[in-house]
Amino acid sequence: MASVLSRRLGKRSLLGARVLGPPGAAPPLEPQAELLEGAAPQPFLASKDTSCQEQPKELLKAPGTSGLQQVAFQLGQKVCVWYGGQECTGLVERHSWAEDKVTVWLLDQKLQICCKVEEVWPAELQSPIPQAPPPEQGTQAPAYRPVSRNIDVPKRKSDAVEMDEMMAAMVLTSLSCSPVVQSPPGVETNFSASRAACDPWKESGDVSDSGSSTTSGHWSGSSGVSTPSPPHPQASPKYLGDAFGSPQTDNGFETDPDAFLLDEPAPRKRKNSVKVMYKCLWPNCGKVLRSIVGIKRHVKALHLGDTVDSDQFKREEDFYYTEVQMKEEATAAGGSTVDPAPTPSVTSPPLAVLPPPPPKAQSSGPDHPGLESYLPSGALSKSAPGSFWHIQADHAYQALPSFQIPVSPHIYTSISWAAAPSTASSLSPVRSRSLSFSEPQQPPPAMKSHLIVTSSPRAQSSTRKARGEAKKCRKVYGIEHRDQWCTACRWKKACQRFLD
DNA sequence: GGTGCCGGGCG
DNA sequence: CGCCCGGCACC
Repeated sequence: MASVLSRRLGKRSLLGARVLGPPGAAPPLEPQAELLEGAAPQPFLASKDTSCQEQPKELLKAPGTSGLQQVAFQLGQKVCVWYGGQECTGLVERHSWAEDKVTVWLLDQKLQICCKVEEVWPAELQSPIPQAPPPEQGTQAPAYRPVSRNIDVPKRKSDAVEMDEMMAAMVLTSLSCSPVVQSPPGVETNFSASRAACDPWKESGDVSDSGSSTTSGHWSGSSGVSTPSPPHPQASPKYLGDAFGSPQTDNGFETDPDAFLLDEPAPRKRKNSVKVMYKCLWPNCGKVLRSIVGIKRHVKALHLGDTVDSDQFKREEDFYYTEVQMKEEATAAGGSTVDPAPTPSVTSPPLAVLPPPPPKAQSSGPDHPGLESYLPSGALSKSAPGSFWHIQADHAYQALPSFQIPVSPHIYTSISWAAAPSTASSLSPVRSRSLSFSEPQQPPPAMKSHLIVTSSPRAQSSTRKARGEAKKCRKVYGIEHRDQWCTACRWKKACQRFLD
C-alpha cells in the first residue's frame, strides 16, 4: 500500500518540481540532473547559460575564480577588447564572474563577442592589461582573436572546456539568430531588421529559457537542451548553440574527442553502428556531408561566402554544422565516401527539432548508441526520481491518465514506445519527450526491459486487465463502508489503493 | 454468486 | 471531468 501511495504522490510532486524548477534561480533539480548525466561535473552547463544570459547571479557567485585583475565591468561600460586583430571599443553587455567572461558589444563591428576578462580593459586605459594574453598575436597581421581563440572547434581536452565556453557563448550571443548579427536584448538599437528576422525562434527560445515551461514542464535543469518542440522548421544556429553547449557535448569531448577531430570520420565503427555525419545548419540548407572538412568548406563557400578576410565570419563555419549520428545501414546505401547529401529522410526532421547532441561520438554504447545516449541523457535524466514516492491515495485514479503510472504491463506497453523506437532512427526518440516520457525510467532496469518487450504476454486478456489478487477496497472495507473505498473502486474502476 | 474493472452514459 | 453503473470476465 505504501508503495502505491507513494508512487502516486511522487508523480505529483515530480510535476511540481519540474514546473517550479526552471524559473527559480537555482533549482535543486539542477545538481540532480547533472548527476544523472553521469558525466563529470559540468561547469559548462551552468556557465554557458549564465555567463552570457544573465549576470546578476553570477555576480553573487564566487568572485575569485581566476585571480587576475578582477575588474568589475559594468553594464554599458565602455571598454576595449582585442578582436579581429585590432583593438576595438565596445560596451559591456554583461560580466560573468564565474566564467571570467565579459560579453562586449562591439560598436564598430556591431556585434557581440564574449571573451575573457583579461582581454578586456576599460576604455580609459589605452592598453591591455600587461600580463594578459593578448598582444602576442594581436599585434601581428591577421590574427583574429588573441590566443586560444584561434583553435578550431575540434579540440583536445586541454582546451576543450575553455573553447566550449567560448564557442557556446559566442554562438548564443552573436550568432544566435542569423548568420549576420544579432542585436542583444538590451541594446535594441537600430538593428530591428535582423532582430525581426530572428524573432520567431527567439521567442520560443526565450520562453524556454525563462523556464516558464508553458507546455509540459519537462524542463531540463539548466542546460539549454530544453527542446520545447520549437516550431522552427529547420535548424537554426540556436540549436547549434545548444548543441555545443549541451552537457552531452561536453561528454562527447571527454569520451571521444577523436571522432570529432577526424577529418574523415568514416572510421566505420561496427556495422550497423551509428555513423557520424555533418549536417549544415544553415537555414534552408541542411546539407549533410560525411567529412568535417567537407562541411566546413560547404559552409564557408556557400554560406559564409568564403570571405576569408572578414574577421567576423572567420571560422564561423564551425557553428553552422553539427554532427549527426546516422545509422550505418542508412548511409551505407549511398555508399562510398564523400559528399552526396545522403538520406536526410531519417535525420533531418528530428534533427531540426533536436538539440543536436552533436560533437559526441557514441563510443560507449556499441549497440544502439543513438538511443542509449540520446534518450537518457537528454530528456529522461532530467526527471526527479527522488520525489517519486508519495501521492495521495484516493485520487490516484484521476491522476492516472495524465501521469501514466507504471502500474501494469498495459500501461507500460502503452508507454514503451518511448523507449522502444530504438533502431528506427537513432535520433527520433527525442521527439516527444513529454511529461510522461520520463516515467518509464523509474522502474528498475529489470522492469524496464520487461516494459519494452511486453505487450503480448497477457495475450488472452488482450483488452482486459488481469484481475489482481491483492485485496481491494471492497474486500477490505466491505461494501458497507463504501465511502472508504478508493475513488476508483467506488466507481468500479481499477482499484488504485491496493494495486498488485 | 462475488468480485474487479472496462466501457460508456449522465450531468 | 466527476460520478455512476451495466455488463463482462475472472474467481
